[in-house]
Parts: sequence; structure tokens; C-alpha cells
Amino acid sequence: MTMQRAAAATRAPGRPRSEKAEKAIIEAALDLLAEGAGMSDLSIEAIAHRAGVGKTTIYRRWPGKEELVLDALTTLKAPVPDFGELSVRDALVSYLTFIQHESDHPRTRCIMNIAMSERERYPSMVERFYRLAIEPRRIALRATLQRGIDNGELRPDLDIETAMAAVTGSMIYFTKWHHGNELPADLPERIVDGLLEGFKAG
Amino acid sequence: MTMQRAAAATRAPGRPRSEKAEKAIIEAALDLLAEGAGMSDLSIEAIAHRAGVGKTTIYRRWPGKEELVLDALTTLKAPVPDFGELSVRDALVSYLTFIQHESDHPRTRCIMNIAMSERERYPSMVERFYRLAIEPRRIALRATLQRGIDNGELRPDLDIETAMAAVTGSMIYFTKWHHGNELPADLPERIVDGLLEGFKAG
Amino acid sequence: MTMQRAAAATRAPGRPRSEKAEKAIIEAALDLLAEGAGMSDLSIEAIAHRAGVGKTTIYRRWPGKEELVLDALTTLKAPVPDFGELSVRDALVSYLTFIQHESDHPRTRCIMNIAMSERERYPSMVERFYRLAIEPRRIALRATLQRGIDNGELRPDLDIETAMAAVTGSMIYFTKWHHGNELPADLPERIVDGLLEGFKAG
Amino acid sequence: MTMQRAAAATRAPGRPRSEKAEKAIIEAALDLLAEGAGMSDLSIEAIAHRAGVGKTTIYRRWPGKEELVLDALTTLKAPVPDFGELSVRDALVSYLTFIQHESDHPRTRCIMNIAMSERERYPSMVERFYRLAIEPRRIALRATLQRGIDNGELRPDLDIETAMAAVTGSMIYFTKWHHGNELPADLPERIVDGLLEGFKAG
DNA sequence: GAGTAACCGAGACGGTACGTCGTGTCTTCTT
DNA sequence: AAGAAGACACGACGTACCGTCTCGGTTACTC
Repeated sequence: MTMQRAAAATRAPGRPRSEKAEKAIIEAALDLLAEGAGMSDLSIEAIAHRAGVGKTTIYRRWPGKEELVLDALTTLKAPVPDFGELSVRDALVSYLTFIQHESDHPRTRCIMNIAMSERERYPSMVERFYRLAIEPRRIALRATLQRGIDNGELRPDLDIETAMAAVTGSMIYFTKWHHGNELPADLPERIVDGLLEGFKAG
Repeated sequence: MTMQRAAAATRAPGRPRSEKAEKAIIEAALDLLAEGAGMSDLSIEAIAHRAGVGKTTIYRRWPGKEELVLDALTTLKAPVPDFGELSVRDALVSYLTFIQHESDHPRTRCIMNIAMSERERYPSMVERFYRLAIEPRRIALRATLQRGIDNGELRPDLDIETAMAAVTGSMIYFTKWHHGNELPADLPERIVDGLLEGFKAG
Repeated sequence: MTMQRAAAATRAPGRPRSEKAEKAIIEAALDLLAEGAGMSDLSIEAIAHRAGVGKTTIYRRWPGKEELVLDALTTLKAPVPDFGELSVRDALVSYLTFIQHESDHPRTRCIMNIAMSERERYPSMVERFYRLAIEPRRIALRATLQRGIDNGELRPDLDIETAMAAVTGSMIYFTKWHHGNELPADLPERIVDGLLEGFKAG
Repeated sequence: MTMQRAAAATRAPGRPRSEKAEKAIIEAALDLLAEGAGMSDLSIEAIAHRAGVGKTTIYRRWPGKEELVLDALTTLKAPVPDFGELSVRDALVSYLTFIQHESDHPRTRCIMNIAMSERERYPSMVERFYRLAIEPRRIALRATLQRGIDNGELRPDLDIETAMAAVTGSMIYFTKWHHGNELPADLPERIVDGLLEGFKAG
């Protein structure tokens, strides 16, 4: 029993790493990213200075920028919403509203920026980030659409993959190319209703 | 004689700038972008080295990276296709096929990468690039959809803006998040047909 | 019983400091100095590592490098020789032989190096070291010369300060600028006899 | 002939190195040394900052601190005085006065500090510095003493090496261990006269 | 065909950031 | 309480590029 306690109590000798420093580093990295820095502009030195931390303290924890940014971004991972109670139409509206709200805040907006723009240069980082933060949403969205098919709200022969692309892609398109300062509040409804109805006449 | 001098003087005195160098610079910039460089990684020094040219030769022509990249990208500007003869459905399929082909080639793929990812840091460049290369397509697409409404192919109350977002956004979504190496050949058809039909049952 | 406890309490509570560690630290510092380290190169970390000791163990005993080095150097303080029985000429030869022997051994050689070169940066350390290790020799040397004057061996109007400078300075000069590997064994005699005789002809 | 001219006119392509920068670097290094820095305290970064120069500009010229300091010190090399017209006694006084004046000025004082204290750590630098700056003086001093022997001013059996050590070493001794702020003005005379006369009575 | 002025390559310039190392201080568990 | 281990903020290291500048030499047009 004593041995068990000793075994349980075993931890690395020496001063333990400061959680405070770790948080400050993540915060600093997110701040800088939110201020518009891309991966290349984001310097370890700037992060360290902003966090009030020595560079060593960063390199002790992460081998490089890539891994640090991955950790920083995943802390922003919002919980996947649960649309169990809503109609499929309302669930999709909620889903897009959720995305729209994210793109209003600099911190969460930078998530998608990084994920979309740095894929070619940091494929493994983006890939891992995708699995942690994007995939769960896709699964939730897919489940919602499947539920719509199952309960008769949606066409039984609906191509779920292209439907997902249409829903999410529409929103991305607007957040990227909308030329005003803010997206209209009823955008999610307009998108969803337009897609449900289809383009064809008659 | 005065006129002759004036006519002759339309050309600047001194050694004329080498067209060869200019082309080599543009080519080098496009190569580097195609190889995955973003704006920050794209260095004037690297371009000069790749083009076999002194850095001065670049800075004499463009005030900075931004302007050079803008020129380089507009070089790639494909002509806007004319869908006058096709049904709206086929026109949309052609449109997306066109985009899909672009994303197959590294050079043209980088267009959208830059345009989408560097907006916050180089807003004026992206803005000008948008007017030169994106806006014409949007106009063509809008005209096509309007034609569909006018000739009864599409719903008369179709929200054209969200419809454009759905068409283009779907494609963007796939090019960005598709996890295989290549997009399926029938993707444009699947997208267009799915959107025309709508999601709703019955 | 109270008295016994009081007696026992003359010793601080808790684990007593390890004399072994203290000696190892001094030894390590002297080794490093003997290997050619100056004050700036001599790092607490290196001393701790060489002594097989944690840095804390050093900082608990000395407030800084300066004080540690002072202690280490005074450890080497050789006893001032007593020349009471010898003629002044032989006393001076003994004195220089003593210095020459010191400069043969890396450990004692480093004493003078430190004392001469670090004066501007660590004046208080050098000052205190001077009082402990150099001053006694100067006093002995001065007494020897005074004895020579008193007993008629030396000129009554001899300028004792410059004479001391000539005796000691000659030796310093050789130890610093001699370009062979070792000083000749008869050097002290040559120096002393030359000085006693003077340079002038006739 | 044309070829000869071409050969003569050949110089490295590209922008030539700035003499101004070179001088500023040397000046900065000397300033820092004069302010009491030793070799270890003297950082390339500090020199660059003080000189208003990038670090690269230093590393482009010198492989390291050692070579830079050597160059910096040799710029201070005073011309060897010529004592041809003076009596040997006055020549020696001039010689020591010259040394004493050097030790009054921070810049020239640091010469001897470096030369004497960094020998063990930077032997090749000190060796080369010795040849450039110290050796010529020794030669001049030796010649002066030899002249004294030849013209009957000095003893014919004078040991020149120990005599040189006595002259120079006395001065070194005072500059190193004198505890006031300034050396007395008549010190050279006192040293020389004491040495010429000898210590012995009668 | 000599003058001249803009062009060209090369490369040095003042900087910034890199990732590593070593400083002296601190905080933790173990003895 | 002392010990070791090691994390901490800091700062210098030497390297690699950045975008700017300053050269000698090269064109190609004008007089």
C-alpha cells in the first residue's frame, strides 16, 4: 500500500512546469493570430514577449510553431451543438448561425483562416486540427441530414455529401467574399430555405 | 523634325528594360506560389534567385511584393466562359467544371488560395485582384441565373445571391476539404443537380 | 535536561551542511580557474556540475561568484616565508624563488592572474584578496629591505618602494612575457644580483 | 596593355564594404574595452549596437571576437619612440614616462590589461598582439641598453634581459598595485635612478 | 562613334527572428 | 533544513534572410 502510494505519488523531479506560463503562451499566440498574423508572421519571439515568458519556456513544451499553434487552436474548439429536438430546417439554421457567430469573433475567425490557407505548407498540422475540430461538426451535420431523410423531411435520394458542401460552402462563401462589414442576421435562414426549396421552377 | 523627335521621345532614353527579365520574374513568382508559398514565405530574394535576376531588377518594376503578386496572378486570369447557348443546368455544370479544372493545376489553384487567405493582411491587393479576376465570373454566373429565372428554368423568387453562394461555395468546400487526391469527375453534375432539385422531400 | 537541550541547540536544527560539498565546490572552482577560466567564464553552473552539486548548494553558502572566488583563492594562500636568518641577498633570492615556484603550478598561478586582471571589474574582491594574500608579502619584503639598510647591506638612501617594485616587478615581467615553457632556475639569482649591483658602470 | 589595366582595375563585384562601418566597429569595441569590459563581457551584439551596425557586418569582416579585438588593439599601437639623441638615463626615463602616459588613458590602458590577463584563454591573439605592439618596444629598449654598454654609461657585464625586466616590470608593478588614483609624476625618474645606482651600499 | 542615362548583376548594408546555450533565481520533492 | 533536480526570465550566440543601397559594367538610344 505504501508502495502503491509511492508509485502514485511519483512525478518528475525538480520544479514542475508552470501552468500559468503555458496558458499565457497559448493566449499570446491566439492574440497574435487574431490580430491577423499568419503562420509565417507568427514568431516565437513575439509570442514569448507578449506572454512575458522566455523563449526557452516555449521550446521546452513544443518542438516548433506548428505544434504550438495546433494546441492553441484546439483550445478554441467549440462544443458541437446538439440539434436533437429541432426540425431539420431549424437545426441547419442553428448550425449556420453558430458558424456565423464564430466568424464574428477574431479568435474563432482565425481558426478557419489557418485551416484553409496553411494546408499546403503545414499539412500534418491542418490534418490533425481537422480531425479535432472540423470532423465532429461534419459528423453532426451529416447526422442531422440523415435524420431528415429518415423522418421524411428531406428527399430520400439526397446526396448527403454535396448537401453538406452546399450548406457549409454557402456560409464560407459569404464570410470570405462579403464586402460589407457584417453579414446580415437572416443569412442562415435565407441559405437554408433556398437550399431546401431548390432552384428549379415548378 | 520636332514631331519626329517627339515621336521618337515616346520611348524613354537609356537602356530599355528587359522583357525577358520581366517574364522570368513573373514565372518565378508563380512557380514559387504554385509550390505552396504564401505571401509571407514568398521572398523577393527567392524570386530573384529563381529568375536569375538581381533584386534591384524587381524593385525597379514593382514597389513591393503585393504589386508583383497582383501582376503575376492576373497573368493567369482565364477568360470568362460564355454559356449563351447552353441550358442553365449545363451552364452551371460547365462553370463548376471550369473551376474544378483550375484547382487541378498548381498555378491556378494558388489563385484562390491567395485570394481567400491573405485578405486580412493584403486587403487592397486582394480587392484589386477580386475586381480583375473574380468579379467577372460572378457577373457571368449572376447573368446565367437571371437567364434561368427569365426563361422559366428557375424559380422566379430565387434569391440569386444565396444561389451563387451555394453553387460556388459547394465547389470551394470540396476543393478545400476533400481528403482524396482528386475530385470525382462528376462532381459538378452532382452539385448542380442537387441544388436544382432542392433538399426537401416531395 | 533544559541545559542539555540548550547545548544541543547550539547546533542549527535540520540537516547540517555537508562539509564534503563545500570542499568539492572550492576544489571545482580552483580547477576551473587553473584551467584558464577568468571571472566571466567561471560559471556557477559549471562549478556545480564539476563538484557534483546542485546550484542551490552554492548559492546557499555564497551570495555570488565574487565571494566564492575570494574564498577559493584565499584557500591557496601560502604562508609568508620568514627570512630572519638569511642575508638580504639570499632572502630576496628566496622570495623570488618562492614566487617562481608558485607560477609553476596552475592553481597558484591563477591567483596573480585574477588579482591583476579583474581589478577594474571586481575591485572590492581584489581589494580584499590583496589584503589577505598580497599585503603580508609586501610587508615581509619591506621588512627585509629595511633590515638591509639597517645592517649596512643596502644603501641608506634606498627608495624602498621602487626597490620593492623592481624586485617583484622583474619577476612578474618574466612570468608574463617569457616565451619558453619554463623559467630558468637561476632567474631569481640573476635578478637579485643585477639589482643589487646596479646598472651603472664604474 | 589593356589587359594590364583591366587586371589592375579588377575589384570585387557588388557594393564595396563600408570603411565607415569598419571604423565604427573598431571604435565601439575600444570604447567598450576602455569602459572595463574583458574579453568575455565584450559581446558582439553590444559592439554592433554601439557602432550602429548589424551583426552581419561584423561577422562579414572578422570570424570572431578574438580577431576583431586584435585588430582593434593594434590600431592603438603607438609609434616606438626614438631615443637616439638622449643619454641612456634620460632615454629610460622617457621610455617609462611614455608607458605611464599610456596607462593614464582608458583606451591604451586596456591594451596591457588584455595582453596580460587573456593570455591563457586567447594565446594566439595575445601572441600576435605581442609581436605587433610589444616586441618593437622591447627591441628599442634592448638597443638603448646596448648603447649604454657600448658607450660606457652602463656596466659591460650587465644582464640585458633582467635589466629590461627590472625597468619595465617596475612600471607594471606600480600601474597594477598603486593604491592611489594617480601615479606620481616623478616615478620614472625615481625608478631609473634607483636601478642605475643599484641597491648595495658602498 | 562618342556621350549619356537607365539598366543589369552582385553583394554589403541595418535589421529581425531563428533555435541553442548558459546565466542566476525560483520552486518542488526527497533525504 | 539541506540537497538534487530542473523550470523560470533573460540575454548573447552565430546563421539566414529580409528589403534597401551602392557599386562597376552593359546596353541602346541621341547628338
